[in-house]
Amino acid sequence: MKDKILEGLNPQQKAAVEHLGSPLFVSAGAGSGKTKVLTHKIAYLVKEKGLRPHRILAITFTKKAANEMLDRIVRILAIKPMWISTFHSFCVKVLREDVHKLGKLFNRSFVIYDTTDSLRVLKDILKRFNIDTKESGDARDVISKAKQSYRSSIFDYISALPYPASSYADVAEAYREALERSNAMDYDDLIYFAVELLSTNPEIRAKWQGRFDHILIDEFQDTNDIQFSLIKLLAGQSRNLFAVGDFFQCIYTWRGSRPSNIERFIREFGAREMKLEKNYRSTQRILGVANTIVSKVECRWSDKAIELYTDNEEEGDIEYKSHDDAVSESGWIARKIQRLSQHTPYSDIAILIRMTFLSRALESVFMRYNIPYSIVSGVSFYDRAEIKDLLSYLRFIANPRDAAAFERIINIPGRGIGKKAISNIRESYKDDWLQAIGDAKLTAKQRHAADAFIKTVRSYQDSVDAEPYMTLMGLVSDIGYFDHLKKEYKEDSEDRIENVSELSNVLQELEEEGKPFSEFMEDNLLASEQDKIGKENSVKILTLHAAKGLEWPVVFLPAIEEDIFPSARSLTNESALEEERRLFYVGITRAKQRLYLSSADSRMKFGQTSFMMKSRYLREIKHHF
DNA sequence: CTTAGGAAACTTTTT
DNA sequence: GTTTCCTAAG
Repeated sequence: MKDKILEGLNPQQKAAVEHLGSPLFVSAGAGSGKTKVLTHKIAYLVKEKGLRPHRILAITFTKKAANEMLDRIVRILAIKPMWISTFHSFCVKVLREDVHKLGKLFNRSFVIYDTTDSLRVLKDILKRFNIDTKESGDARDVISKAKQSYRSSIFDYISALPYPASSYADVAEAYREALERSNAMDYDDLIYFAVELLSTNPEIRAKWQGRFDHILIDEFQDTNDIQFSLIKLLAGQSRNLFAVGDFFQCIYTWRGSRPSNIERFIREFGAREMKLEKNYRSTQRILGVANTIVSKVECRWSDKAIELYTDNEEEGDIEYKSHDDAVSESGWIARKIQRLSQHTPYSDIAILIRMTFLSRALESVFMRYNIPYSIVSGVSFYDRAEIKDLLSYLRFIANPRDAAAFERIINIPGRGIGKKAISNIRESYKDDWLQAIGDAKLTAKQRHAADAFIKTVRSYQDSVDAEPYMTLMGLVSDIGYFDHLKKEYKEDSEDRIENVSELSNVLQELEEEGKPFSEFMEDNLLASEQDKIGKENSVKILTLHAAKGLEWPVVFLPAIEEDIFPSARSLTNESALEEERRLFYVGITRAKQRLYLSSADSRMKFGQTSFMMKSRYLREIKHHF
């Protein structure tokens, strides 16, 4: 068995798998078999060292990575370890078990707010403070950054920031109260409260520390401060820590990632370092381009630079083509795909874009050429208005404290309950929105509509969790939702009704499996863009960020133009520009055999033609073509 | 007080 | 191309 686990690993990978007794950081270049090392390490610990699988904790960046790791381990071991999850979903597990020990209003059935939900709450608060709601995004960023740095008082932390950030301290406090009253947590809260729970409560900390013999962390370069704290709290005195990462694939500093956590990990845990430099993914020519880009990275980790090499003899294909405009660029891509499709499945092809709006030009051309495609980023199924409306209804029925859901649905379909009426309702709120609607001062007409709303919601309260499908069907007819769609959306109402029926199929399946509605909501909220990549035979269009950790035989990188890649916003800031370069590196290294780059001299932006300049990156790599 | 319709403003990247 | 903002009419 030992041979089977270590078989097929190169000496560097083997050393990383076999290393025991001290924390270890493995610096793993793109395509160097990082996931392989992680999975084989877990298999090795179980088979060779006799660790019990449920005592191993592995933390990944996306759910997709977690699932992939789980699949591979099941293939090697035929055992399913329990604790392979993302930072967020791990924290949800901690909180579902122990949140009541936090001494707050939260209970175990708390709901998770996505970005839209939390912005909705935040906008209300800004209005109350007489601040322009345009600032909701800024306020959210300040609050989010504050939570990520983990201070015991968010209010004090924000107050001490330089103006204008400091002006959001009261807003942050009101936001915190509002979410707690709604029994709701946003993405940052999940980690923040888990860390608070573990750091303030020694018994709970001891309990969780005692559960794991070994902790492994993937994509360490993209962890942030609070995630580092979480690892520290979970590790305790344990020396059995293992992390992998790559400075040059750090692409989330704008979201609080701290690549310096790698150095901190080595210093604070006394970790040893190893490198994986052999690439098993790409051809020599593709790696040549990647290495050129990396060699130009100017940063203080340049001593960590990894020069990737391969003994892959395949020629592969790389090409760059300049176009007059975005339409001819898309046409060129479409024709290339048509030719490739004679011997390559569509699902082996990906188009990686810097900004989501770039997908539109591609979409219209692909439709004309009959090329099956799917867009991974952008408006996903669960972001569609009609789906969010109905899920908010179900959420509200299940939890009448849910403020974001309440605000979304109270006037959908139109009940004549507008801004003024909602603010009246808010005034009579104690701990349940249904009671607030009942108590609020309303006009006779509004009262009539509001009472009907209350009656409908109450009639499903006992059935929503166990019978979400039946509830949805009843609800849609009770509130006349299809009529609402026909009235609001006219010509594309048919598509939207179709979406609702798709949702009902999903819920029907759920109901047949006997899975509760609350669990379904959680799975969808914590799913990443990557998780939505279907297995169907289609060309995938996705952002470079969403492509992290993935690979395809054929990769297109269109719109390699100044102001797009690197993006206009990064130009004023040296470290942002460095991140763009790393992102370009990530893009190139997704390709296994064929890499096609292109740019256009003009492109539609904001519905108007803009002239574009070729990206600086093209100059740097042009000797490769 | 609400709603409809047109004008203005806006798009990095997302767990 | 799309969301949100603003104003005037119901």
